[in-house]
Amino acid sequence: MSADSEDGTIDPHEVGSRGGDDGGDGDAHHAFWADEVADAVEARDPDEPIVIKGGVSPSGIAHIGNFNEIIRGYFVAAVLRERGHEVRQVFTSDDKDALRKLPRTLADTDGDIVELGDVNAGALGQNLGKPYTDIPDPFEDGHDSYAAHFAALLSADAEALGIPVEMVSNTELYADGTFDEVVERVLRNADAARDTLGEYQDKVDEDYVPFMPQCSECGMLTQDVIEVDVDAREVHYRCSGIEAGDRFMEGCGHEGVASFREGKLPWRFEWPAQWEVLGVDFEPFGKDHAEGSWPSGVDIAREVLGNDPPVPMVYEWFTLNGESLSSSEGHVVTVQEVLDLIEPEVLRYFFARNPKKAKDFDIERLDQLVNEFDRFERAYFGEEGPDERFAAFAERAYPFVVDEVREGRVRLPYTFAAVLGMVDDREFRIQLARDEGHFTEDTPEWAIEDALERVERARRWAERCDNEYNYRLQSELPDHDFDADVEAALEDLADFVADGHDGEAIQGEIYETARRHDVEVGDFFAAGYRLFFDETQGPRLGEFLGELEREFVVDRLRREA
RNA sequence: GGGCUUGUAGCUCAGUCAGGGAGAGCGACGGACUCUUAAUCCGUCGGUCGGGGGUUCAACUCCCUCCAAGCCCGCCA
Repeated sequence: MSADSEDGTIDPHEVGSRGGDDGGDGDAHHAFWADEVADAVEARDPDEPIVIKGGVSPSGIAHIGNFNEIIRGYFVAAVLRERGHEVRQVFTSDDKDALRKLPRTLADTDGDIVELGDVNAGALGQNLGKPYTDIPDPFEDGHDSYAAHFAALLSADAEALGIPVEMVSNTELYADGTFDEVVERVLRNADAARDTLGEYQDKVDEDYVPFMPQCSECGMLTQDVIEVDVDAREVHYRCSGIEAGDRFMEGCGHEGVASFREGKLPWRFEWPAQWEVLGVDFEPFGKDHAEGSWPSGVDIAREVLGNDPPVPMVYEWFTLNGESLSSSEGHVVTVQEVLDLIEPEVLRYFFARNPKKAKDFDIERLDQLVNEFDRFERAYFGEEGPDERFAAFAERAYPFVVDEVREGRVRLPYTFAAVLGMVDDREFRIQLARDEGHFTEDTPEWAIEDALERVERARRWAERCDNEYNYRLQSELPDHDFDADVEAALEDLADFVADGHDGEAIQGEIYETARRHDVEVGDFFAAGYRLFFDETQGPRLGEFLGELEREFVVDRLRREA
């Protein structure tokens, strides 16, 4: 069926579901959901440049979930550009919204998550009810406001992922007069505004005014409007306070007059107003907006503003380590943190998959995600098996996932990279990768450099998860307590290593030596892991020792250093 | 209570739009490599496609219903 229903309303659940409109090009079989969306956008015959928008309120943490808003739009923008369109991707920071409750966690300038108690929470608490752009940056790191701090983080994230996006401050759109005309139209059509929104919100009655002035004395937003003079573009108000969740924040009682630039539209009107002033053609949004905000926005755009809403797309939320993301509970991870663990293209791949399916982003099993990306890359280069659908998806989506399609890249398997991370020695890493056949004589230097970056990330992953790859070669001799026969066997093994043998030979000799001395093989390995890692288990020992400096290995086996 | 979305192997996911073979990777198990020790290779096991009903020659796929989770249905965004 078509995504357009009889009254012309587009079902946001349909767009991007591969069941959508085929755009009349006769090829409804798209391998990549962004092509489906692009079809729907082209079907509107939009003016150039095509505008794609996303946006969030800058509360709490700029986390990986917020990034849906940017990266889903990015894929559609990239597809449209490839089809020859000029595209602007904008992101609105809805920063004229009022701070309504204190977040429990924040992200500092480096993207690291900190507790509210680690910043000046008291100073922040005094700003409840004020727009984010009027609240000082709690980190005092040079940003103009709390909102600017937040926006800078998202902007840095977009840059880190190579996504060109124009950050737009909602407050700016009011301040520079961009919204003036549309605010005037909303207030002139206040009856229609009330009727339309009243179908969605019970609170809207005949006294409802679709504008929230900001108090010139205390800076709080208020909904207590006394009178509106549309011609003069003035709103008379009383600063009587504002509801915030289950609480009510008292205003200062001041009575004054606000211009259309000194206040804001309620969100339900503001969203359609943004569509109009920015000329938005496509906007993805989370499932939370699908049932309330979107249908009311469609009606407001048509009935109040007299405009068509953009092409919508609902994306399913993903979970983090199996549970919903939650800023208030601190169950979040930032893009910066994730990029410490995986390459940007792997994260982009995560978002390139079906937006309609609930996914899990599992930090503990990032190796699986990376493996899947590696398969995706091989599939693009025709090096994978006969899975035609996966191959078709890879062929279409891969160029949008990587910065540059480049042959000859080397991807070390993620867990192998974690093994290499056990030793902090570049030459060791390269040599071991060579021995395993990942690098050859023909591997160019740039490919080796790129591949080694994954080692650093896998190392941080092993440390963060403290998993079975979190071993570290011990520079000092660990405490140990071996039986006499184990010690004798270690002496033998030391002699063997001293004679000069490669890793494979050492691996075999470990077994032989254990047997000669009537030592359980398992016990002997355990002794080796104790000496080198201060653990009972570890990586494949012989090959590993074969790459270390021979003298060091011999001394350590003899427990001399 | 009503609406929307999601539910496929132990885990992560393809496949559902357009009905016909239940799949991949990882894990587990087994084996190979002069070698039980996480990086190589081969193989095996593993699913009543959330449950039930219906339509059909044929249903993971379409329809109905029930279950579970998330979101929306107050305000706000």
